[in-house]
Amino acid sequence: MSTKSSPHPSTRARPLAAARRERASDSRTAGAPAAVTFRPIHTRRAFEEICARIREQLALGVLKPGDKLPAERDLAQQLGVSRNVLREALRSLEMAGVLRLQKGVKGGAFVQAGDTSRMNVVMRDMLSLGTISVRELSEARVHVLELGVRLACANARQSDLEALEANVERTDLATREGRLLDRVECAREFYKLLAEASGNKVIAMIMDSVTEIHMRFVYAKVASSGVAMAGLVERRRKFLAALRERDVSSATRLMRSHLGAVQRMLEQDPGAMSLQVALAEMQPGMRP
Amino acid sequence: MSTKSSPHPSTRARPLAAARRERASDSRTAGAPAAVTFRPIHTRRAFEEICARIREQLALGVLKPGDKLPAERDLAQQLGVSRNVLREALRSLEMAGVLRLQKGVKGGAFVQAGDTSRMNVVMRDMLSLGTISVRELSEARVHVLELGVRLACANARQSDLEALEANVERTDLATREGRLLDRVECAREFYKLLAEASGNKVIAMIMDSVTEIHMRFVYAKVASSGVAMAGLVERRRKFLAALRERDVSSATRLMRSHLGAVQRMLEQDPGAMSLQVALAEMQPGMRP
DNA sequence: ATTATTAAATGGTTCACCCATTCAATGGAA
DNA sequence: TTCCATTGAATGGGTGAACCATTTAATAAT
Repeated sequence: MSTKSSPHPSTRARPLAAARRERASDSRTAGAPAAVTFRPIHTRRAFEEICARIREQLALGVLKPGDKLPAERDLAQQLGVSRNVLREALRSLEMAGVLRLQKGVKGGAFVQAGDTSRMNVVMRDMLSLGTISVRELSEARVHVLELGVRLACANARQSDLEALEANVERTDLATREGRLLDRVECAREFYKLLAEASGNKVIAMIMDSVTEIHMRFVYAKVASSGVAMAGLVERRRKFLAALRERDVSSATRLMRSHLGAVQRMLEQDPGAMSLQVALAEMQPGMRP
Repeated sequence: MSTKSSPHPSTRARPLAAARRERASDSRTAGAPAAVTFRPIHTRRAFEEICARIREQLALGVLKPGDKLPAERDLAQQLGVSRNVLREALRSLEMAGVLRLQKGVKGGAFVQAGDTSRMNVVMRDMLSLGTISVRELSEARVHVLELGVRLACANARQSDLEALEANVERTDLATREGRLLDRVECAREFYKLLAEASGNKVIAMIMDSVTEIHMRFVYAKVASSGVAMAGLVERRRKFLAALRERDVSSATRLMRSHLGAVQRMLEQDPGAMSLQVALAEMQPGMRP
């Protein structure tokens, strides 16, 4: 929908053929062949060029969230490429959270307001590929959350605190009614709200990305063992009290000890949760 | 060329047609039509299913870095989709840093060891889209680097310290020879090395992602103004001395004051650098 | 006025084909 | 034999035309 979608914010036309053939045909045939250095010259593929151009328009502000790109058939012609190649580029940008593709009349490729969850995907891929380890992620999480708590102490607004308190009430209710998995869902939400309370979207994004996978483990653990953290709500209340009083040292201390307790819960009865399975099940929409 | 590429790690076959049509044809025609709830049911597109399946194999460890996927034509047939659609999926995974596509005989789609720079791309897109602001990024950078310094004080190995010291020597040389842009390059490298010294790849990735764009600004500023930070090398040496002595409070204090100085340099002679231009120029390989 | 039908635009997908690159196998020349 | 040029097959890169499925606005029927 957005702003009645201005026809096309003109993603420039110049055919790609020329731009792509920047080959090393640097035919300065004559001169000294001695100490010439060669750039790595990786022939840019069409879809790369297209992604680059669209990203350029985004960076320059020519394309903004809500804008609609020309229809695939038109844009392909403007760029001088086939529709298939254009679609590869659009797909990549869609996966990057930059575009949203929508079918039907009035459909098209729309520029998205940033999807802050893309970083989570990066983190998950890094884990799957073994580039980072669960240990590193857990450790990073402790540090990042401690930073987040410090910022939240400094920056949390009244509305943030109220949202957190409402969350703790929901947690309390879920606990008393024995809805353990709902309680895990509340925990996920708690960290999300805490991230927002930091007052910095970059930090919040980072907090989310190191928390996402962790919560999946917690979920699996709780689902399989039926065990729930004892005294969670009380600790949350104490933490929120510290946060409300802007008491950094108490808040960080409480958070640290809570994270330690959770970690111990996850590690007891070892092997209960397989990294592989947890990651594999974590495909698209997360929710059970 | 990796492990002589085992034929195919078998990216399962079951045709996608069925899996994709998980439509709401939940034809329990008889029963009560009253309080039925409907799942959001967003018809999964073929390429999404393919990405999901490949990522699943990665998560399960069936596919590992270095492995080769079947050739496009084969895999497309196995999955029961057209080659074009398969390519959209492969492209997306390539852009996500999960695969590398290579031409020629013995070419193919190879699983990559994680590309830790993907997070930088996310950060850049978020900036381009206005989801995060330069202010937030700068602020986050200060906090993240402080955390990094603390970890580096605790974890830096001898080799890390030596690499950092060698970097400072290069910086010194570049400074004395007036190669200002090389000096900026050294600075970029310095933060990279510091990130590694943290001893945690997750933290390192985060440090890199918040530093990358910042360095682009510094580069542009230095290139346009010809101004260089005074006393940089001396400060670096003092910082490294503190790091070597594991003196957290000195190291963080020195880093914080340095970041402040850089920030002031960037902000003087205002308007010298446009966010838009800096981002737009930052497309693929960064280097000038 | 309301509701059903239709038609157009759009993304989703397929098919068949060709090009450019890579590299092992081949074979001729030294 | 050894070396180097040629060749050919396999692979990703790219094209164009066609068709399907969904969405929406305009239109027609009630």
